[in-house]
Amino acid sequence: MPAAKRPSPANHLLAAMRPQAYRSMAATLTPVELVYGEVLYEPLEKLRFVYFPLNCLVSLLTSVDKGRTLEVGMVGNEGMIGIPTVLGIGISPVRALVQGSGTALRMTAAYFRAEFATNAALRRALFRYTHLLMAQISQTAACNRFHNSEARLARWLLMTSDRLQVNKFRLTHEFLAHMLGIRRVGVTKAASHLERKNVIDYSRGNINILDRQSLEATACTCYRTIKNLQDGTHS
Amino acid sequence: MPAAKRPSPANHLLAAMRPQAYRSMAATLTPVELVYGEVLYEPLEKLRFVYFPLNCLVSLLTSVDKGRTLEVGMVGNEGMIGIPTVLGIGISPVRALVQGSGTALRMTAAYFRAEFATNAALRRALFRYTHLLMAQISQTAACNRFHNSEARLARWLLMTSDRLQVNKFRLTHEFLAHMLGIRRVGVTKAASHLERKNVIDYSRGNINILDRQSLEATACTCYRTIKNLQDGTHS
DNA sequence: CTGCTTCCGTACGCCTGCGTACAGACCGTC
DNA sequence: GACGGTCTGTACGCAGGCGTACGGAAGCAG
Repeated sequence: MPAAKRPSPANHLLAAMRPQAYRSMAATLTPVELVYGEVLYEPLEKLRFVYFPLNCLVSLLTSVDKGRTLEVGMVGNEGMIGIPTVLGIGISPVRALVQGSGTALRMTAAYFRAEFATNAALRRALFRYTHLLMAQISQTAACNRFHNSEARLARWLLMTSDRLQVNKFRLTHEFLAHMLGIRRVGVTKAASHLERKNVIDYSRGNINILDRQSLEATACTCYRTIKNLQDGTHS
Repeated sequence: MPAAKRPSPANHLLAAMRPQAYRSMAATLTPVELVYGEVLYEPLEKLRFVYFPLNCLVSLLTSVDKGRTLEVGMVGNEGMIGIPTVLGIGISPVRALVQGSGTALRMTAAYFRAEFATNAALRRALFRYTHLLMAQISQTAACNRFHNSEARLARWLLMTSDRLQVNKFRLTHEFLAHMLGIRRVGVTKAASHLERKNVIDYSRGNINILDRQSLEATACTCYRTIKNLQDGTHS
């Protein structure tokens, strides 16, 4: 029984659907392995698939003046990649980059549109998620304006850890720099500081969160703010 | 004949509808005068009305750590205030602040939901606008991270001027500081510099754009990027 | 074991923006 | 036409981040 056929998969949006409704769309869902560094969408490119992450993690990036990039949103198994499709739009304004390897369920945009048109539960779940994503993007925007590198790095590591549900993962300083919109050297400085405090352990792309509490203390309140949004502390 | 009853009003979303479809909803639209400084929504507050600006301008603001605020989106007569309602959500994650006085057509959230459910043209227009707003928020986020005060001030003035369709408007340095997420003094410095170059004229809350071309040259490319989004250079 | 590539640590001068403080300039009001 | 409030200009030291450059350490391939 392939992953796509199981009812109530690890993806929250799909899990919220009734088993029979899910089974009808499961036939059009294909499990795919996404790997660190893979690009799912380029900005302004036609959007061929939508993706429901199961245990992988995808970043939404905006760039200016070619070269400088900034993560505006993070999508794990609580969401879907391809929100423009929900709104009847065929292109993505942002780059979608796989940040944590893992599995996702993939569907063609055409199938998705058909399913979306007839499946009310799916619509409700996705509209709600679209709202959450907008809120997340807005909050991240303010965070990136006001908080310093170390606080933002801490927030980012916590958000990643939450979504991958592990304390160890792979990513380089260079990669993190593109997420946070700072220099590679800036990441090194912030990470070294956290390492000296024994909050994290870092070596050649392998990061390990040692002391989650201290990390939360270092992070700005944006971490909690965003988490509360997702957890539905407010509707 | 009240403003709300005229077909094809100045608001682009409403103008895109067929006259007969618009007339049916016009009865539930009330013209209201919005004034500089007025707050339409507070974050997490229940959303009672939606607004279609005709010639006024509204900012969407995110705040962190109480006190520091940042504009994440700007809504003029090309859009609507109350996008969460489109997505079936009852609250706004951001503050909506009137930045340019003028008239808007107002509708209760309840009427809007009913109208939205039955009016396909309205849905299409608003989904499309929701997408544009997300793209705008994302681009603004990157701009606020990477570009300096003067470039951002220039961009902001241009965007405001475009939406109000005038070259003169009222706003203080203090107000601008909250939009751009910088200190009041930072605005004074940037504005003084533009004034010395005879690009703008500024005194006690009255701003006047003298040389639009120079202002565009000073602004970052984000101005054009966002403008192209709205103008539908890409769908 | 050697050499190459990737990744990380450190250093230097520079610039932008921050926090704070204070003074002048303009405006409405009494 | 004096007064109080609002708005704007300037100043100062400070911190964080930038651009750049270089050296070292770890891992991989032959």
